[in-house]
Amino acid sequence: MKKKGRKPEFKKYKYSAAAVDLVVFAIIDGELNALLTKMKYKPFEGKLALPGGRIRVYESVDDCAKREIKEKIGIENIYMEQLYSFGDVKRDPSVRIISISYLALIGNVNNIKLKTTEKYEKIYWMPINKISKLAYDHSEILKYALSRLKSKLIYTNIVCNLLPQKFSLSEMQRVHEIILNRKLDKRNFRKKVFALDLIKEAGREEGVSHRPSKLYSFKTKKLMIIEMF
Amino acid sequence: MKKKGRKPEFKKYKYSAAAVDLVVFAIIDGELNALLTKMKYKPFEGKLALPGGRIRVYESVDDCAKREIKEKIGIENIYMEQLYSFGDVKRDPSVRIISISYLALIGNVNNIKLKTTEKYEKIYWMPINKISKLAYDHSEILKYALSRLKSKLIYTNIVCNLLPQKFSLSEMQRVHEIILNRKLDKRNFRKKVFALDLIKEAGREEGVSHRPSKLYSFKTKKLMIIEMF
DNA sequence: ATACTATGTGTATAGTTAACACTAAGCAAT
DNA sequence: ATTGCTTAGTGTTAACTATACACATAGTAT
Repeated sequence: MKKKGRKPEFKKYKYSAAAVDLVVFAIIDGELNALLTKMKYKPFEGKLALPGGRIRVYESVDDCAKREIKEKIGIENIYMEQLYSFGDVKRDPSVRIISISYLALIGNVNNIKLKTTEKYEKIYWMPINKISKLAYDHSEILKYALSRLKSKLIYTNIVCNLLPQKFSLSEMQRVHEIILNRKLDKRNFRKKVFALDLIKEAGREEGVSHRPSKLYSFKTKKLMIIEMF
Repeated sequence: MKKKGRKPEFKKYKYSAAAVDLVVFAIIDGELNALLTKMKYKPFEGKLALPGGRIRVYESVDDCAKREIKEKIGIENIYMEQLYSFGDVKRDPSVRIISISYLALIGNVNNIKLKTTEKYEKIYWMPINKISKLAYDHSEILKYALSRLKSKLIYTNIVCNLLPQKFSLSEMQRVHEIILNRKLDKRNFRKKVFALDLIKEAGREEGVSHRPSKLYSFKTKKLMIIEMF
């Protein structure tokens, strides 16, 4: 997805090339944020876009997504899943390129240094409510990622990837509320969470000026799909 | 996906190319069938594989899937949705190629002439229970397609694409049972179908030697997603 | 001791899902 | 016209799930 404002490449290759685009979410200051880069070159110079890059011939598509994350924010072993492949001919006006999109989630955003100074574009966290039109079809990809996250929240334990190792139930409920964008009933939320039997007690909060909450951690961070049918 | 047993192309291109592979389902003689081709060339000579082909530079990924279907079985305007992209480096031992898989459904299989005699490989319908290991990673793709079909059966009106224009509720239930691979309760099935309010009456069966059933048709064949949350 | 603040807990109601068996309608054979 | 055959069509109950709702509790700070 790094372009130098070159002439169209439609004639240059008989077949189309592929790239990975990443929707990286994290909760920051009570808001859902996505990772964006500012484009350096035409035709989207100065516009915001999702981070991403070409898939190399010696790496799997999944590995490409992992490499991109590592290059952009220097971390590994985060939750990641493939979303959808966007393949309109003119989705990138200057090169025929198919985008395979990925969703990635980051729990503890503090440890992360955004690599804004190297060979890549500047890179930012931005609250999703403040994101306006992105370059390419990236607004559509972002929308798709958000709807996938919302639905997985309900039938999987995916939320564990947006929480620290130890967390209170209020914290967990807040993350659900931020993503689903509506209030949940505290008692019903707790009942449901306990019924799923995915978390275990892990001590209690300290140093707060009110009743300290019990802390919990997930029994496993492996993706668990809650049976519905 | 048409290969001539050539030497590996891993060095030839810096980036990877993409193809579409199709899982085409139809109900034939009370069984769920998938469309398969017999490979002509090495390294999978004689093996069965999903139909598919390279994405051309001037067509969208969706259009490629439509073109492939049209070339293979000569029909258009069928239900089709993208599934997942398979991107292991060595999934095709001789060329680096990323496969974007599609699910397609065919309702009336009688109108169809399989184009077995042209430039393409021989092409067959095969009951999915009789399909053993396919070439490449196509068994995995088939499995993925089947699980997608099963789950969409429950929360969408996707079954309309596997039924004729007019059908009885018994017929509809049979299709569900074939795909889900278990018996359903007749009364509960009917209650649920009527509650969804997706079908309307369309006459009655004739020329059968038992009580004739009412026929129904779908109010719309547009994909309807039944709200769950 | 009191005020403050976020934590933690139970019950009743409505809605949904699952289990279950007999009658009805048409055709064919006698 | 009666009988037999075959598939269509129909309701009720019980178990479970989801929702709505309000107050006591435990710790800190003053």
